[in-house]
Order: sequence, then structure tokens, then C-alpha cells
Amino acid sequence: MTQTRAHRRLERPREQVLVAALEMIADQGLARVTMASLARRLGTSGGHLLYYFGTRNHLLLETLRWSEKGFADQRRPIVDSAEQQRKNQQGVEAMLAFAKVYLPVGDRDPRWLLWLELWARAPHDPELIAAQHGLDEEWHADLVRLLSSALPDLRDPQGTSTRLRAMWDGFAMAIVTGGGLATRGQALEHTRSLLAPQY
Amino acid sequence: MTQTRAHRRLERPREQVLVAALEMIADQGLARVTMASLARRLGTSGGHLLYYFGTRNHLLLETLRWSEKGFADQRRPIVDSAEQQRKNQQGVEAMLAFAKVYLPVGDRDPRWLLWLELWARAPHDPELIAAQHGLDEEWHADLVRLLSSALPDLRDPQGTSTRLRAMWDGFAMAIVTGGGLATRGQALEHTRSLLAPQY
DNA sequence: GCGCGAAGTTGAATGTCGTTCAAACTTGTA
DNA sequence: TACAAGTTTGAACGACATTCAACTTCGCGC
Repeated sequence: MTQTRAHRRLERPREQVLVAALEMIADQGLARVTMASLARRLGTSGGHLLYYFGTRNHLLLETLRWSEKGFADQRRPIVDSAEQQRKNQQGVEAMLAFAKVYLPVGDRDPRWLLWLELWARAPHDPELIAAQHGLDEEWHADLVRLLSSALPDLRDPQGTSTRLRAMWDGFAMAIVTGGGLATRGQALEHTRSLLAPQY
Repeated sequence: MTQTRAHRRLERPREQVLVAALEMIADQGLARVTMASLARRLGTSGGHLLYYFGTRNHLLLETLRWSEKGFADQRRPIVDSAEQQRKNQQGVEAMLAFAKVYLPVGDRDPRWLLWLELWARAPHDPELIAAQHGLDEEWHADLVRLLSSALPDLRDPQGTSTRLRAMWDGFAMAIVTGGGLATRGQALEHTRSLLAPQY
């Protein structure tokens, strides 16, 4: 099969490209990841990358998707373990563990730099909007499951998930744009506050 | 004075450029606002715009600043009126009025399209980071004043302001990237929920 | 082995940008 | 009226993403 042959030789190199892209984004910023520079780093040509990915935007979107796949694997055990416990004494702690996966590791977090780029380009672009929805939806589904089991007294898990993710997105942006506007630690503390408000 | 003469002839045309930029952003998107197309619309040349604004990024940043100035005028009466009332029965309503100024009017809101662009470009760029901080700080200061007077029982106005703005940023992004991921009305309802949580 | 079609790969060409800059043009003023 | 300072233009430049025609490699049936 042509498909088989193509894919046999493709899978690994494809990952190599995505890994290299993430690394370059992390230490040089998105703007400096050009077709030419990325190709040079991989010992190939810019035209070749476009042969596989079609456009630079597709390549970056693939990179984000691949990155997100890894984070899906990280959050799943948190959700699963919360669902298996009957009495959940550590509900808020499970939430914080989930938040730690969601939030950027620091400024320069390549995954979040890609998110900011996606947000900026998505308006007026149906394909990017759809991609954004898809990725968001996965987080939402898992977060609702976690909220339902970790904090079963919560009135509206759906709405709380939406509020939490909106706030996390805001903090993630602040963390990743840098300048100390917000830190990961502060974002986690604010998560605690939002979940256990006392006026 | 050279300065005087230059500015006498500059003030109005400068505003015309910013208005035209906002209009073009609203109906064509940021990417299609090029030096050449913006200049053509204004009956001038691309080189001329750069003579005044230095770079495209500066022009866009000026546009955002000028846009924000208008919104500062809109939120001030809300804060002032809340501070003048002793007993604040309508505390939450004042907050929603403030949120209505903060949030985008719809997708295509040019101010928020500029914010998304700023977020995407700010990492690795000290000047943009500083600009972002400055604008954020103004919203924060007014919001803390409003929270202190509109909801005086609130334990931590500073922290609540930070959480609210983070959430609003997240919703604003979702509204402006479009596709119905979030609406202005939903964002306002979530604001109500965050301020008056009941588990 | 051999040949042949399909897939992979390259780098030069193309078009669109933002930006630079030397030249031409205005304006205020002495 | 002349001159210096400020303004305006558009051609030229460099950096891009993207296209594409040519070339190479690969897999497979004979």
C-alpha cells in the first residue's frame, strides 16, 4: 500500500519535526521558527517540510495537537483516581493537580506560546476555530468529570469548569507573556480561592 | 518650535490613522491591515505611516492605547458612582456594568483583536510586556476601587480583581475568536456566579 | 537484477510583507 | 525671497511563506 509505505517512513520523522519545533519555540520564540531555520536544524529543506505539513500554520497546529496529546495522558490518571475514590477528602488537591497540568510550566512554555498564536489567528479562520474548539472540549470533558467526583457538592460542574478554564487561560497568558505579571504559584492559589470562596 | 508645528499638524491625522486602523481591523481582521492597504485607505503612502509610527507594531500598539483611553472614560463613572453611595444595594449590578465595559462587544471587536495580537507578540519583547502591564494596571486599579465600594464585605479585593480579570480575559478570547464558544451574555452570567457562589 | 511508477526531496523562483532611504516637496520664518 | 526644518513619496531591500519543475530514491513485479 502506498499509504503504508509512506507512513512507515513518516511517523518518526514527523515526530522529530514536532519535537524540534517545540524546542525552537521554547528557546527562540515562535517568530524565529521559520521554515528555513527549522529545516536547517533538521538537516532538510523548507520545501520538504511544506510537502508534509502543507503550510506553516498546519505545522504549528500539528505541533500544538501533538503537545496536547501528551498532556491528555498526564491529566487522565488524576481524573481516574478521583473517580475511584468514594469519599473524596482531597477534592481541592485533585483540582490543583489538574491545574498544574493545565497551566504553563513557566514563561517560554512552548505549548502556551502556540495557544496564544492560535488565539490571535483563529478569528476569521474557520479551520483554526474548529481546532481550538476540539482541543478545548477535551479539557472541558475531563474537568467536568473531575469536578463531579472530586467536589460532588458542587452545584454546577459544567459552569464551574467553564469559569475555571477561562480564568486559567487568563493566568496562562499572563504567565507566558512574562514580566512577572503572574506566576504559576499565584494562579494555583487563585484556583484554591475560586473553589473555596469565603466572604 | 519645531515640536509645536509638527504636533499642530499631527494630532488630527494621527487620530484618523488610528480610527481607520480600528475600522479595518473590525471588518477585515488584523492580518489584512497592511501598511500598504491602510495607507491606501487614508490616501497616503506606507512609508509615510512609518515616518510617524516607526513600525507596524508601534502603530498597532498606539491604536490599542487610543482605544483603551476611550474605555477608561466609560468605566470611570461606574466606579465613581459606586464610591459615592453609602449603602450599596446594587453592588453586583455595578460589577456587571463594569464587566460590560471590559468584555468585547462581539467577535470582530477590534480592541480585543489587538489584545490577542499583543499577547501573542509580547513574549520575548520587553517593550510590549511593559505596555501590557501598563494597560492592565489601569483596569486593576479601577476594579479594586469598585470592588472595595460596591462589595465592601469582600475579603480580598485585590485577589478578586486578579481572578475576575483573568476570567474575563479568558472569556474575551473565547468571544472574539468566535464560533460561539462563548458569548458576552454567558460571560456576564459567569461573572455573577463567581461573585456570589453558592455550593 | 531490472525497470518503472510512485513517493520523497531539493532549491530556485514568486509574491507579499515591513522597513529603509534618498530625493522631492512644503512650510514657517528671517 | 531664500533657506532650513519638517513632510511625503515611491523605489529598493531583505525576510518570509509558498510554489513548482526537476531530480532522486524507493518498492515491487517481471
